[in-house]
Amino acid sequence: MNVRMQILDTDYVIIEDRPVVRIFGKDEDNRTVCGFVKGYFPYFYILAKDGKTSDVENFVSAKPAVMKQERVMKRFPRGFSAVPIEMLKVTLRNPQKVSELRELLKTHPAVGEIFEADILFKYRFMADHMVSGMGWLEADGSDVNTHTVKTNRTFNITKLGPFESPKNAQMKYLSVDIETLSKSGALPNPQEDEIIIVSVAFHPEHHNQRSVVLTTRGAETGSVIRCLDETQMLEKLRGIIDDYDPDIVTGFNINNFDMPFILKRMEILRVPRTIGRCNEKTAYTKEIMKNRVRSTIPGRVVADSYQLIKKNFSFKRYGLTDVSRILLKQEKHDVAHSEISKLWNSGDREKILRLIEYARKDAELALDLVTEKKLLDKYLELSKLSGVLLQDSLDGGEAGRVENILLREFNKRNYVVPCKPDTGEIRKKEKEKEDRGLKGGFVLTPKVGLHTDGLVVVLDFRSMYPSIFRSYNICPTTIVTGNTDADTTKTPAGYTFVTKTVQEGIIPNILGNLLEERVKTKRAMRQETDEEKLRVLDAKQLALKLLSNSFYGYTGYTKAKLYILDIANAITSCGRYLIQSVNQTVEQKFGYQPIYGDTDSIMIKIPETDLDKGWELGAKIAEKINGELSGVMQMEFEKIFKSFLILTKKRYAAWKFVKENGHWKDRIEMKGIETVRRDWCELVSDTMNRTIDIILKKGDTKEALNYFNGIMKELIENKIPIEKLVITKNVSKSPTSYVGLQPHIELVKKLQKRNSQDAPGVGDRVGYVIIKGNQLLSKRTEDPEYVKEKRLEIDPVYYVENQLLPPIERIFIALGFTKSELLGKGRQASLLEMMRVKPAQSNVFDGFVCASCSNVYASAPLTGLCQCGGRIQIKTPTGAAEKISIGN
DNA sequence: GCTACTCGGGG
DNA sequence: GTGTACGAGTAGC
Repeated sequence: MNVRMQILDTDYVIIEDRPVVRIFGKDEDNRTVCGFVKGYFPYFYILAKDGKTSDVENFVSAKPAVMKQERVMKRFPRGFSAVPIEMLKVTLRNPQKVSELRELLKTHPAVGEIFEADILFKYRFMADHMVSGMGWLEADGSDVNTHTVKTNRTFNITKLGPFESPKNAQMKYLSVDIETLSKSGALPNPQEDEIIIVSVAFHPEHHNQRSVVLTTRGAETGSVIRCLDETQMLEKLRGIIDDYDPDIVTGFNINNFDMPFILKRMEILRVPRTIGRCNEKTAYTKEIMKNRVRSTIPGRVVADSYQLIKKNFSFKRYGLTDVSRILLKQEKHDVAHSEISKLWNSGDREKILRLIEYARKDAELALDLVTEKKLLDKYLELSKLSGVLLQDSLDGGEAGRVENILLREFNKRNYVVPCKPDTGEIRKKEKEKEDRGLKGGFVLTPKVGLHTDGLVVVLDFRSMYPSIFRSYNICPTTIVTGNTDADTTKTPAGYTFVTKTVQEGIIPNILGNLLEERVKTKRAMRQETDEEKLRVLDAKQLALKLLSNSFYGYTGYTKAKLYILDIANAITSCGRYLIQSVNQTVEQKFGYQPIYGDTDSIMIKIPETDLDKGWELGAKIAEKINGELSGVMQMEFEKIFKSFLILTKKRYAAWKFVKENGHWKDRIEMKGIETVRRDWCELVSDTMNRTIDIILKKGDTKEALNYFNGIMKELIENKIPIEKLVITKNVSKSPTSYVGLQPHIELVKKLQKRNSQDAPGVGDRVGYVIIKGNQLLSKRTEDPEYVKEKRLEIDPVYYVENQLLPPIERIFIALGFTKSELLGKGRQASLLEMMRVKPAQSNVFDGFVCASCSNVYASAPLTGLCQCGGRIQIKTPTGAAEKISIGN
């Protein structure tokens, strides 16, 4: 019998003291399949110290877990060597015994080094059979009946190998969301708090339904299932999961909340936790480091939409409310969590229904995020390319993917791969890294300010670090540390590698393939019109780029199996050399000035204002440079800046122009200038964006200054909508346990006095504004709604000094303005006058000073107190400190 | 300017 | 499950 399937998950079980590998996946007809493979065993390699192989052999042969040992010729992975050396290959009966034997061997005096003794059994298996996570396999085998797994088909595999197919089996997604009540008032705890509602959403639909809600209260309807109690509800949940049989289980923050909560409740209520495709192995969650949980459901993939969004989008906040609004243009139902218990205990059908629909919507949103935003596409491609399972693509980092590729490619060439360093070794490597250092890219000192006289041509090295690997044949297997007769090349910084003709490096070879594949993929994209296929191709080229860029970082990562500082340093030093020689070429051959550049890019100012002519000139410069570059190094010319505002290294804004099929497209490009920050109110972002826009597009700094002064004026005249002034902060602990005065906490206390019911609690976000008054700043926080209602006045001084000024100042300073020019001294009503420091006198503001210890502050601490506990006063140039009273 | 510590999401 | 494992942002020197 012949089977083709796409691999979703793999694991192994021990049957009759022997491992059986299980491969879960879907076949070409979209049926779920599980294939079993017997007769495959774990193994690893030992390099004995000089001539002591037989000592190791004697030690190993006495171990009952050992099935077989043999002397083999393998190539050592670090440093160039022309020939393989003798190693001991040890095969064990049981994967679980490997780590034990490995640790034993580590302390044995005859053992030099151990290789490949920390590779997960499933990955050892997959590598040896050349199959990948989300890749297709083709297998011979025969059907078998078993009650151990739940898949449509089960069979014993006798032979298997990779199968090339661009298709993807259709995935079934299920998302879960639970509602709970908290007895303590803090976050619910599964030990004591029960689940009241479980909502589940499906994609595609399940029995013509998009979602169902399980509840222990309220009326049963078509898509609301009324349960007797929590136990029955969880049993039903298990039934629904089994019945729908999803490939992907998702939910919003499911890894850190819903999944562990559900599984704990199942355990307490003795509901079987076999919600995977195996009848024996249960789902479990494991805490990996503080606040990081990983969920495992055998045969399925858990994809947390919160984690995916956090990794792939840059937002100010990542709550389901904000994320759904931005990404889906959908609104979450509005139920404050303090309201949940009220609705639940109201005994009112309508109110309970509101809660039920709220829960339903949450599950649907979590699902829509994954399916509509296609969050899994990139990870699917990363799995296919690197070989790791989809689950590990989602949870794991770059190192795991790189290592999986390295294992396969090293083994292919008869090399062995080292084990991961243990904590002691990692510490040693960290120390080495600290002592010897890893220097990064070269950053050209910028010509600070606004550039509008002429165009700025921007050139980038194409895949700089991967290209350096290839151009200099840089690899752990080609680096030469001592003497050698072989042909070598020296990098500009003096690192030596054998030439490609002696032996091609493995990493350069991998990168060559990845980059070539990316070129092919991009080419295919240009011809593709089908949107679905285009999306897959785009995900693939993105994955290829991500992967090829991971190798440099990997070699400098102290926890890597192949951490080699010399290689990381060889790469960056080449990069610095190359970019600087390009700078020279530009200056010497063209007489133009590079005004800025970072690592792999340079920005050249040309005396030309016409875009088309600038484009021609840019192309000419690029051509000249590329003519002088060797190896596979190449620079790309893709964009022109019509204006360029650079504040410091790594902080700039530019009016970018790119030519897209004959037409110019423009955009503001910003690097390192944050316009959004969680502790800034919206007014700051708006003002910054507008200011930068005026500067770049009009080239008129005076107008920008006028604009800023206008905003200040509006602020003083109380004309700014209060929504734009709200600052939000988190209540991280009980308000009573804060030692100092915190503005947002003071507001919480106020709100508690007014209405203890609706006051924010621990974990809530509090939005506040600062109002005028004689009290300390932190006492002048107020609820925006209350301010509107009572028509209170906001404090303009605070907003200028603490919100607007710090970021805006940086921009104007770079343009050559002084702080007093900024504040409109000598023009209209100066801000300083508005402050009216008591007693009214012409007092120049010069910061703040502590009355006790004389510590000086640029802005007053919000607590109103110095670190030493002393009172803060206004500092004047005469040295006389006025008693603080900002904003009367 | 740097490094050390915190906190995110969820009810 | 042969698995030790985040990352931005902010406070604190």
